[in-house]
Amino acid sequence: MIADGDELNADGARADQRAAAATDQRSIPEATVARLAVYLRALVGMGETGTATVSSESLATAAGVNSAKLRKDLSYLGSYGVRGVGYDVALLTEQINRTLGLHTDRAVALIGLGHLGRALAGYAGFASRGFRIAAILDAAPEIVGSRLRGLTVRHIGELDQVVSEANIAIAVVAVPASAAQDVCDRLVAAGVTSILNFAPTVLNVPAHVDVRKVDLAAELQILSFHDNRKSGRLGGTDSMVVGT
Amino acid sequence: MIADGDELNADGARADQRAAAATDQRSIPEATVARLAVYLRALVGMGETGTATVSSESLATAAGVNSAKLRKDLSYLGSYGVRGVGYDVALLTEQINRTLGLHTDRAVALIGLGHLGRALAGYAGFASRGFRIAAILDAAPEIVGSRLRGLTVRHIGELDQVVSEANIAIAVVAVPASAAQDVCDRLVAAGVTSILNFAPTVLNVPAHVDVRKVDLAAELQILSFHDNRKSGRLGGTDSMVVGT
DNA sequence: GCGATTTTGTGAATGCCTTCACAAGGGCGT
DNA sequence: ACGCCCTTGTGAAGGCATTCACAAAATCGC
Repeated sequence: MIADGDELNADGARADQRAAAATDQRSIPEATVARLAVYLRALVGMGETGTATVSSESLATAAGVNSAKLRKDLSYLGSYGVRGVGYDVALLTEQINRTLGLHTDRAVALIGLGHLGRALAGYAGFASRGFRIAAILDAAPEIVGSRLRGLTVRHIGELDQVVSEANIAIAVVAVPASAAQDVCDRLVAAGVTSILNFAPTVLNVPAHVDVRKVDLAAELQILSFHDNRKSGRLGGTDSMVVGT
Repeated sequence: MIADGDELNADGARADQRAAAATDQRSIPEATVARLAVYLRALVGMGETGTATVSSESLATAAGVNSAKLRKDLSYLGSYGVRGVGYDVALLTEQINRTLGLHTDRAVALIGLGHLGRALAGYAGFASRGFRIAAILDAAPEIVGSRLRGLTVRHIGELDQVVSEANIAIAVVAVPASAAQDVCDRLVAAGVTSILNFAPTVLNVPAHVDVRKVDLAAELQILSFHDNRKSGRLGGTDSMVVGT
């Protein structure tokens, strides 16, 4: 899906690689993309404290990775470092922003105003990073029509209309698991192509739609596994009766 | 850290592999562990609807992976399928539960009662999956002392005491980024070995402590990247001025 | 009983990501 | 102006994860 069936620049477009590199996102590995967001955060922090230049070594430390990985990651964006000196914080920040498509702010729809939905609506990290909550939807009649963060909560039945009128491409799903697939289907039908799913369900979507899942219980279970390993317990006695 | 320096069963203990496999977690790949949680959810759902047996094909579909991967993942737990038939839902559920260390319920501390913390406290997924919120802590005096879900909110200064008296090994950090490292240090000092971090910061911990990070902004940025790719935009004009 | 049929468990191959290690490049001091 | 020293960018190697494809195992029908 990433580098598939898209041979626009198969042989000719490699020419002016320097200039092209800035916006050439054709072959950035998935793992690298995920880390760019982390680098970006570290860079923004450094920019705020007035740091002008940073070496791969210290940026890597701030981001919690090793420096070779950092340099390789950044090399996919182009060549924005200066040997012997390091990276210009402002320039690199801008390049990552552009690579991630954050130069233009993005309208996001939030579906579901339960506890989690409310927390997400209030999360400052969204707004401060180029994402604008452009619509909030819920199914509960007693919530629909109330105002939150300058928006009127719309009923989920209006989803199609809301998505097209606000030109929304990204949706955050924070509804109960039982409703998630239905909401997802409607989103896809309305033209949404990226979904961040907080419901504990696997969403079924067509190939052109991206879904990322945040699964709180799963994260805890993974921790539990390692914790179990560390504490040296071997998982109870063998006499534990199973099934029957 | 996973399969290192622990040669207890180097040559002799391979004998009764059938029995040992059940609790042998020495070499389960990280990627597999992450998926076990997904399989578990699908299995629990099937158990509730009365399905007794499931093939790798249909379980894989439910979990959103391909069947070969599923089978390889499950093979790390031991051999719990029946050829020509499939997997016994109850038995496999129990095995995954045990592998993930969920057979014994685990005390979790929740640090930070902001919007997100409140949402997490109310999240049913924790309780229903063997995790018990055993303590809630916050720094704000007006919150400390209030009661929530049967617990009295304690002040963060009491962290050390709370952790040891409730025998807590896992903590969920939902405090502002500026406070996260400090809270983390205290948790580690108190003996917590697994941390689920919702604060948008890289936490620095000793090697024996596991940290998993849930970064909402980063997830959106990753989606943004792919969305950008899909919409065919090449990231604005080259004349965009950067820095200076 | 026995072969046909189904589905698991797994070696082997492939591909992706990380890590290593060093040559190339650029500033800075003298 | 020149050489030293620092740091980037990147081939190459190694490790981990996914996928393929098939032999082994177990039920079911006859």
